[in-house]
Amino acid sequence: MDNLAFESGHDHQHCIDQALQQARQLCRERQQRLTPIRELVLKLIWQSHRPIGAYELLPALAEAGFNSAPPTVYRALEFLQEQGLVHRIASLNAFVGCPHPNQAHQGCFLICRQCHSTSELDAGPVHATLEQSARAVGFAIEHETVEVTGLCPNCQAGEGGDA
Amino acid sequence: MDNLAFESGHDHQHCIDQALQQARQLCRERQQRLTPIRELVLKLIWQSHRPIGAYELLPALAEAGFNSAPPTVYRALEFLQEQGLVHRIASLNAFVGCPHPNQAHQGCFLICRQCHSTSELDAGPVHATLEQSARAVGFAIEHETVEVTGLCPNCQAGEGGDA
DNA sequence: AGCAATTAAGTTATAATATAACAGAATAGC
DNA sequence: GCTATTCTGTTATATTATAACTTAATTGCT
Repeated sequence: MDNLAFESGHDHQHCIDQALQQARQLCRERQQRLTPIRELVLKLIWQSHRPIGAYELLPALAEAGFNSAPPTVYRALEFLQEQGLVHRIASLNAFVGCPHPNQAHQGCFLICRQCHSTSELDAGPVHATLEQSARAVGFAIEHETVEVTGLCPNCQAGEGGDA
Repeated sequence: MDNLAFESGHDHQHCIDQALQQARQLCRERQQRLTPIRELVLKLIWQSHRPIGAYELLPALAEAGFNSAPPTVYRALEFLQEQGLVHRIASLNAFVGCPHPNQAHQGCFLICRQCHSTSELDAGPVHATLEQSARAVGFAIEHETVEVTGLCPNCQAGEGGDA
């Protein structure tokens, strides 16, 4: 588990299934209601191989027979974010599933500008660095947005090869 | 110079004047046209003590006798960003002046959730950390969005003191 | 200075993202 | 079963950003 999105050979269906399983369990433990809409939105986000926008989710919601007005999806997204099940990528106005929602944490994302694969890294090292810089000026960190764009290994290979 | 926004006693008018001076010089050197609209937008951004949204700039443009439709301000912002004179804060959809536009760099921002003061730190340490994490997974960094929210020293003092 | 080419600004329209506010339905806890 | 709470449906609208085309200004050339 915890594969990086751009690692080839990763069984994405397995990721999805596992993420949903874990979400159900977490919500059970926390006595939170993972309603059909919320679960569907989470599934759709995981099914996307890249961060997905709120409005891109609406058609699938409609197909599944739900109301598909914006508030529906935003409310589901809000819940999922509160539970740490998805992260919002501010630089893309889009959402990704969180691979380890059990522990509270901030994300640190590597986003490929070409294939849009997005991987969440351990934010620990960056956090430590930020914490040190912030302390030096007396700033108390509460939240960190760390979003890195560039080229994933696969797309680097492609760039030089076939242009 | 290069004061942090939340440091008390900093002469903001001086910041503004200096930023404009530097912008004029840079554009001259680069043979870029810092037109009246562009300069005004830059000035307005610097005059704001916090990141300011594009639409917040429009009234002042109108007052100054310019067209004040969105494209006007977005075009000015685009130019200023290209020249490194302002940064966009993705997590706020807002813009801040860059205190050292002469060298190309990515920003690393500390944003106070209470007074909204925003300071740009040296992104070097965070960059080094990110670079190391990215290299470990073969990712080639091109751009970094690092935006930290929390409480500046002044507002920390206020929190406990007078509630 | 006069002219063509380029760049910037004006203008209208609309796309994309997100939320407010209230009504109705479902669920949980008693 | 009843009531309080939470969730969803629905309509409307706010906020942020860009497309596309027109007009004006500036630059560079001769």
